[in-house]
Amino acid sequence: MNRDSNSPEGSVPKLRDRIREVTQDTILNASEEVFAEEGLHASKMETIAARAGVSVGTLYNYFTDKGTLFAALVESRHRSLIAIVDAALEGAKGKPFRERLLAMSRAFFSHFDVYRRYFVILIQAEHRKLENGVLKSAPGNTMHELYLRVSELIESGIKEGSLRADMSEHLPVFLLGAFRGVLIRDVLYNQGFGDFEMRSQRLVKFFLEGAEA
Amino acid sequence: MNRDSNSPEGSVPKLRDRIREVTQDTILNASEEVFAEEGLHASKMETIAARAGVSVGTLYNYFTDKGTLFAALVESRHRSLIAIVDAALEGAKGKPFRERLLAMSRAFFSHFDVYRRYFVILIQAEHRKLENGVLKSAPGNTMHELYLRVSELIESGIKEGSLRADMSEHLPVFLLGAFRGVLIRDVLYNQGFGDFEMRSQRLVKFFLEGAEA
Amino acid sequence: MNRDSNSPEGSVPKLRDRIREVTQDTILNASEEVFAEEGLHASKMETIAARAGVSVGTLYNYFTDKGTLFAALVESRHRSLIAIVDAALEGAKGKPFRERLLAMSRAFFSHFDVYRRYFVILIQAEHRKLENGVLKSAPGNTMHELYLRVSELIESGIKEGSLRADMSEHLPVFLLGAFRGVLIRDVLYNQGFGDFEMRSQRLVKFFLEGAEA
Amino acid sequence: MNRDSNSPEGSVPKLRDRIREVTQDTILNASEEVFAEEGLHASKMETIAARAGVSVGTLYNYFTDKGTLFAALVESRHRSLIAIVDAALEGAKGKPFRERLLAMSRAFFSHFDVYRRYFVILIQAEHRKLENGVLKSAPGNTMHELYLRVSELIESGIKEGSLRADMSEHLPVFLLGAFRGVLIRDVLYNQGFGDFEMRSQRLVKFFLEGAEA
DNA sequence: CATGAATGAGATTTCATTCAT
DNA sequence: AATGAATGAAATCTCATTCAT
Repeated sequence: MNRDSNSPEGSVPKLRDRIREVTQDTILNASEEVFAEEGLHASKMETIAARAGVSVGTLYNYFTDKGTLFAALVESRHRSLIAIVDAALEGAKGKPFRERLLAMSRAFFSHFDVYRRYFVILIQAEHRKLENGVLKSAPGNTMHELYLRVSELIESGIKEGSLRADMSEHLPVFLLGAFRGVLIRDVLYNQGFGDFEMRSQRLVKFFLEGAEA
Repeated sequence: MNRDSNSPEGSVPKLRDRIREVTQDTILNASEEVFAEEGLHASKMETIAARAGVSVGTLYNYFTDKGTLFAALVESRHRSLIAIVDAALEGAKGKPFRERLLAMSRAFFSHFDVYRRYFVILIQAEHRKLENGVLKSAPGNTMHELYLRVSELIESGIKEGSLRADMSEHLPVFLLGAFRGVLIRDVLYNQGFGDFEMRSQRLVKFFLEGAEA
Repeated sequence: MNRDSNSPEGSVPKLRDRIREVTQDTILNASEEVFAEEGLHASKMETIAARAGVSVGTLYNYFTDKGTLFAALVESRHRSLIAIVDAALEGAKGKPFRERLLAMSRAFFSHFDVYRRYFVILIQAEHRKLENGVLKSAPGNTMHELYLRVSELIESGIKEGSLRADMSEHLPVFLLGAFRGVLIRDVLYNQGFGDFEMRSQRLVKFFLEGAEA
Repeated sequence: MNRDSNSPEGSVPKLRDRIREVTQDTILNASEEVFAEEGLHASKMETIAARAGVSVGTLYNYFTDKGTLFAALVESRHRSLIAIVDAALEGAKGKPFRERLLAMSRAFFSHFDVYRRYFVILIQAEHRKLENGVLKSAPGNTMHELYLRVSELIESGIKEGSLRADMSEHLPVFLLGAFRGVLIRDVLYNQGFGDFEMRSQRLVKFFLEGAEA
């Protein structure tokens, strides 16, 4: 049962894998910071390496090139963000529309601390170039995926009679716009609006009842 | 002794000035297209020159460097966009809140064809770098100026009792978010929503009355 | 005798020629200033034009290119400077060596105000490139022509027994070096040494008698 | 436990450092050659890189820009040249004036092979621009530092009664001029005057006793 | 002729990527 | 694997020269 002599092939790789994973995460996090701060094109590989505490060479050991690193970052953030929203919607399935809307709002706002930087990357339009090129899961797609879910939610709200039917096309745009407005205010102007629960309540109330006195 | 026909010395400078102005405008328009398509950093001076139908050298005869060209473009668009909004608000002064809101919406949507590209530039976050640097009237400021006007409008709506007072802080964010949502949908996904009058009506109705059936 | 119809060819050209000459001189003077201040390569045609109060186009109406302008300037200053020295030597011909040396010193120092800028151009080594290229009368040649005259003067001084014969090779170098030293001190460090007569006396005394107490 | 053989971790950085130093020296030497041949402005980074046997990029890895490279070169040569002169003066301290003067002359002439190119750079006036800008130890300063040492030497010679007191202001200028004359003759016209010992002897003799028969 | 805007070849500078250690 | 210096293609910027007015 001597590990050193009997099972090096089994355990060493596991450690290595864990180290690889940690390093890769470190790099992704560093790149997220830098991409958010400078934009894709203005971000230098050297800056990202420095931020991650590794050398440029190491960056290239993990990602073939800058575009791939960016793609991997986007892919990773996209996946987990969509997963969170989908989980929230799944959890509220069957409940009344107001509840379902509230669940989505909470999903948005409660995880925003983690996705703040990704959101900054999202609202940069640069990536559109890459969409037609290298990237498979382009950043803009995150916004579109969210749009699809918001649309579906609203569609169901209309169907069950909770929402007016006369502006079905515009409502998702207005709702997503309101979400985005809060986030942008938060991100670009460092101006939050209390805790995420209050944000969620306010947004739902506004969306359903409007601003009129 | 008719000046118009007999004093070329007086008009020649005027002609040169006019040509200079035309060239400058041509360059600004070309740069707007390219910056909107590629982003600040990815845009090449050569591309802009080609788009404008001039040589790179000419670009530098008019603008010290790339940053200055970008700054000049932003400055110019910022000015005229804000002027349009202000004129609309001025024209609706004294009218009931709903009218004033409608006026602002129309100002936004009716000129959007002209400002489409500028808007794409605006929603790129790259410029934040420049805000802390060279630019006085940075792109982001346009959005902030609009925010200020929207805030003021809503503040007055609350004062005159047209709007609920319990979410004064959030309403400008929601409203501007809704505007932005429509524009982004239009710009990034080439998906318009009928004419600008309908957009204006819908947005005002939604904002005041909400989406509830 | 109507000038306008009978002798335009005879008189107008003269006036034109005078204007041409004035303009050319203005350009040469401006270029001398700029070349002295910035060096050949760092001097921009635009700067020279501005200094001369003309447009760049005019520069090219008078001189085919930058090299030619530089060559013309050097040629012109070279000619007149050598002429002055030669006149001084001619005027002192037959007089004793000390007188002849004094005459040359005076020639140097008394006209230095006019040739100050040319001297700055001379001590730049850049021109060596051009010597092997475009320029016929390269700047360095001025220094060499002066060297030849100083050599000849000293040779004659040795022949008539006024100077020691044991360092004939070095004496011209030392003497020209002393001249140059005074001029450089003057030009680069703005530090003159009294009037030109005193300079001449001191230099002659030093050269003949040395510095020993 | 012999460090030299058993601690590669300690020596690897040293190796890299040594390589860096060698490369930097190579670049400085190449730039010295090129700057001397072409002048600051006419020298191309590409030429310097080729001469050093590296790529342009490497130049920029070591020096921020062309101006900085030039400044570093001048700084380096300035330091070592002044150090040599100071060492010579220090070594002759306390000896009679003629000995001290001879020591300085030897310092000048014996190391001239190494500083030939730097001297050519020095006598170019281009650098004056940089003096008012970036450079701390501008090229001209080398000449000025030498002037200060020559002045001090002569001052002491006057004090101890070895030199005439009636032209104290001019003597440093004449002496430095004589040095410069020999060097320029050597550099620009490829015309040496025997070995450095003879040059030194001749110059001292001339300076003290003059040229009169 | 004078003008000065336009030109574009050529220089400087940047930075993603490679690779020897 | 990690490192970071070297590379050079590609971008920015400069400025001598041209030419339509």
